[in-house]
Amino acid sequence: MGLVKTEKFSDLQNEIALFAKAFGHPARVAILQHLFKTDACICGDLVHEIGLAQPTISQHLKELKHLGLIKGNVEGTSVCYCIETKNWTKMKTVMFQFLDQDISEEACC
Amino acid sequence: MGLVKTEKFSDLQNEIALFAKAFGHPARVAILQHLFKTDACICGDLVHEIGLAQPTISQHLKELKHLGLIKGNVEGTSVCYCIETKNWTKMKTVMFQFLDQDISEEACC
DNA sequence: TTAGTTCATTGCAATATTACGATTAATATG
DNA sequence: CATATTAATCGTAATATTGCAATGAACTAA
Repeated sequence: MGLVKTEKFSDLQNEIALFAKAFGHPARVAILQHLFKTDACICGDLVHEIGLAQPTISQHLKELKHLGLIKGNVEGTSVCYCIETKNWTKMKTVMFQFLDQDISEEACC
Repeated sequence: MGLVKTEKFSDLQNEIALFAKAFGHPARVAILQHLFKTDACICGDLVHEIGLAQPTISQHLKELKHLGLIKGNVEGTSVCYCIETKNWTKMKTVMFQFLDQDISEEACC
């Protein structure tokens, strides 16, 4: 075990969980906040800003990139990372629908 | 290692990550969706609905309860679970602010 | 070419998570 | 009381995640 039984759940449930897992680590939250805040989104800046080792940051960036939430552009020896706007918006739609469900009036307990 | 370096991040960043982690498993997504959808939120129903073993569901419920997102009420031999409305709303505020950041106009890459 | 810079990848150790069988605790019912 | 029902807890195995040192790959500059 230690293995999620994905097949028991709907595609939407798995998708929500995947997005949420991406935000489930403070380093990835910090990376995304930094990408939103600044235009200078060079990878090396993130390493200094966040204070984890370069391979660690690189790994977190890879996960966010794999989900399509960010993109990286090679510029000489450095790499510029940014939010992938279109996918971020799609993700927002999915997460908002999940988070913003109406709570049933009749309290059951 | 295998250990998040919480001290490197702000309280808000850690809070966002904790909430997100709660949604980072499809079983917990399914549990919450079910609690929203129905008033009959007996633990045993969730076990049947979701199709994981009872101790597994119980463990997921414990995590959601620990975060304050749900509450459980003992009713005889069974336990009735519901969304903890007030905390859910607070969580929504935090998550919405994170997800709904403005993307800087000037595309950097 | 050689050295320097920047970032990705590899490999590994430590810890966390997931899942469930077995058991326990609490309450109900005959 | 004895038994059944329901859900929590314990213990454990399997897998996943986190973090980093070491290394590699790609480019720049001298």
